Amino acid sequence: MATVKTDNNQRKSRPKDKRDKILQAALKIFAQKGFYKAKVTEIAQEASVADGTIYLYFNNKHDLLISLFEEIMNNIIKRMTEAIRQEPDPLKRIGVFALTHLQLIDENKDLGVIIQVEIRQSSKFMKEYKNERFAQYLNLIARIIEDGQESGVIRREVIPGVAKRAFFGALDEMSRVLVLSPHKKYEVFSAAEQISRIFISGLAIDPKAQP
Amino acid sequence: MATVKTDNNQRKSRPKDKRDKILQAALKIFAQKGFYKAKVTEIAQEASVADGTIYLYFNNKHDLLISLFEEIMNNIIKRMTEAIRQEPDPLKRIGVFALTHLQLIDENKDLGVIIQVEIRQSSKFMKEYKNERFAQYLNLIARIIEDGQESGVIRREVIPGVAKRAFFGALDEMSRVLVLSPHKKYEVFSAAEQISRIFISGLAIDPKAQP
Amino acid sequence: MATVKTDNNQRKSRPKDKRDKILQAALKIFAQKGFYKAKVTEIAQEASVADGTIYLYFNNKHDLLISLFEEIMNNIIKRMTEAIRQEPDPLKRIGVFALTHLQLIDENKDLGVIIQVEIRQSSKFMKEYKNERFAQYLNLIARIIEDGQESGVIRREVIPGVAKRAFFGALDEMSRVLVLSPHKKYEVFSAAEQISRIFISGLAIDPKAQP
Amino acid sequence: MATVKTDNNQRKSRPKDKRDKILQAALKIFAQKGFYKAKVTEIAQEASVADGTIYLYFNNKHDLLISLFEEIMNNIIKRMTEAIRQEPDPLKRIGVFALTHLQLIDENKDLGVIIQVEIRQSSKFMKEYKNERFAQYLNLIARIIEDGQESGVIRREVIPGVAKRAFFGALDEMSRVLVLSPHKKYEVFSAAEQISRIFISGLAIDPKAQP
DNA sequence: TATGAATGAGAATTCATTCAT
DNA sequence: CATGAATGAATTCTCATTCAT
Repeated sequence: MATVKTDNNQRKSRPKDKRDKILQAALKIFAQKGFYKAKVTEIAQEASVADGTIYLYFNNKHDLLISLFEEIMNNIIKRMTEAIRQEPDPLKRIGVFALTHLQLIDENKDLGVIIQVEIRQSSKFMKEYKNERFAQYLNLIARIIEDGQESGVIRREVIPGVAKRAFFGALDEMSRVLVLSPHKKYEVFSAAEQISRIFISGLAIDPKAQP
Repeated sequence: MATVKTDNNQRKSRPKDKRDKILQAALKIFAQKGFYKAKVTEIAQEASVADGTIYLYFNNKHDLLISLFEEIMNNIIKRMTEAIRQEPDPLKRIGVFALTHLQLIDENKDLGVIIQVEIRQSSKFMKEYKNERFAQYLNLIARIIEDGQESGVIRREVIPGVAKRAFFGALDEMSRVLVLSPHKKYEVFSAAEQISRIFISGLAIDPKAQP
Repeated sequence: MATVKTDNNQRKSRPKDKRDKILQAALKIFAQKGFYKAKVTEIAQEASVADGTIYLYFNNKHDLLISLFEEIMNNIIKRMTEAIRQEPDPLKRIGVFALTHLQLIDENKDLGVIIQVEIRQSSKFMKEYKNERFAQYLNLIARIIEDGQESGVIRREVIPGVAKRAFFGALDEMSRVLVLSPHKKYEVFSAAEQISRIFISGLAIDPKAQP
Repeated sequence: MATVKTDNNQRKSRPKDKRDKILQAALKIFAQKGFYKAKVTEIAQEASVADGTIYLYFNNKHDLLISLFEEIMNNIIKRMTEAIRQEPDPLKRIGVFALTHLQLIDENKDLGVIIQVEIRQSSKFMKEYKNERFAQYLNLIARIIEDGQESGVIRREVIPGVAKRAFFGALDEMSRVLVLSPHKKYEVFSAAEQISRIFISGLAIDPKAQP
């Protein structure tokens, strides 16, 4: 007879589930209150877990935040990599990146807030934490630009290391509006298009290039 | 009638001075540690003032941060307004804005950190605080773009409200590198030029426009 | 009839063994860290047993300590009784007691630490626990003195109840040095002899009595 | 007109008073419960002080205990030194030491408990804390013995470093009874005399020496 | 105005113990 | 008998703010 544990799953969560539940709760609470105002008890409650349980999966509150980062960035990187792969043209990839980024944020505003607020904090209060994932994410942009330069559609003088930041910064600042304003003034598509157009025109050799 | 307070100066600092001393100290400490890790006592020490004295000039720690924002943004706006006034051409103004912004940050890194980190936090922990000054600053950019559109050098489809954020975001993200990395990889001028060029080309009707 | 459990030994330890393993582990950890800093988990690990298993053999952490006491004191009393029996002369028995006590501690320092530190604590945190075994041990000394008084070699004015404590205290304090100092300044034999001589001379009617 | 602050003293305690009040409270509570079971809040209450106030005077709970040690040992050493000075004869000094020690403990049982219990713990949980004061106290005994050896009344073979411990141990163990038993079986004087006699006879060249 | 000692609410973390498997 | 994940009460310490001087 086969094990019927399948329905048990709903009653008692397996370890992996619990860690995830905590991370989900942390995402929500951190986004809502920010790292310092978020209380561990609150996160525990949100995750329907005892306070102490959190410490079975994470060393401390900081570690919880960092783990959350990693998880989030891994997801984003995976989804973005996937999205980009679909589009071979470097210039069009810029448009894809912009739209995907803003859509990701728009789908999960908590995520946007975390990136917005905590990524900055992190560099302060966790000097030791090298945000590798974030660097990876930025490098997806750098790669697109380099590809464009190699294939002769993006200006050679452009420094990918600067441009990647400018582009990310533009999107990130834009996403702040998306996240914070309850009535989003600028639609995601519109914003993505505007930013894409600026950067494509700004980076391309042929200024008439379109997203 | 001249102020008669002159001789008092040597004995005891005038109220205005003390408020400034506290704000200076707060700038330094907040930048160094971030709002939550900065201790009021520490700021008091840095300002050579008793803990209680801070509460004679500010309602509480939050108020101190907000007052600091106001002060900082007022300064920046004044300097930026001044810088822009010198240059009538909208497209060239974009270049001026970029360079001035990055130079301001580079001159006073504490200021850069505050803008970077705390401006994001602020939206979290002070829902009530409408960051008017920051909006004003962004609108300096919007105004440049609008002017450019009116004088026919910037594309009409550009939405100033989006573009201003994209441009600020690009500069802000760039300034993070400037502020955090001890050995700045990209020089202020170079960065300013790169970003200017992208945005000028990206926004202008004549794609050959130069900063 | 021989025990038939022999083959089981390789697979699973017999109950008795497990209890002993836990007590051994407790001895080591309690000695190393003291009662409060010793963690149940740690003891479980040292005993290669699950945390919960400890509660199958002992009611709680306190009970574990008390059981450990009993075990230790039983052992010591047995060994000391044996050692004393070999020597009929009351005065010489004092020397035997001293040497045996210090040797026991020296052989197993953990045991010394437990007696040193926890026996004192115990009177604090376990008011209800009457340390019967310890009283028994002290009474071994009292008995020696009484015997000496009866056989006319020890002064009649000596109050055995006081003398037993003085003697034990002297040995115990000495053993603290033995236990704590990595390079024992005073050798066990030398210390035993010194203390014996003081007490024999101090208690005996004939002051020239030798250990 | 002279300041009338004298009566104010009773209303508001000066810094020094507050530190003392906390130490007094700590002495009582530590003695009652032992270091680990004593709660900081409890000590604060006993001292009629806010929890936080304790941390204005001491770094942490450990530091409070150590400071308490220092204070206690300083006092004891002072009183003992004074008592010994009155009596020039080394052998008689042994009697003085014994009586003074037991009287000190008897006067302030809390003090006795602290010495009993925490001095042992201390060697465990504060490896870094070198109990200098305690060493000093022991050396008062060593000095007496050395003096006795020099003046030819104490046996040369006696090792002061061992004898001082034996003597202290005897007194200390005796004081445990004094402290713990509500109905002290052995009077302080009787106990002091018994122990003195043993050690004087045990150490002296002339065995007939009397306390 | 200025001081800084005192306050005490608040929060992260620990760990003995339980109990479903 | 054995396990070890989960629990949550309990505790130390911090620090913004106050207020008597």
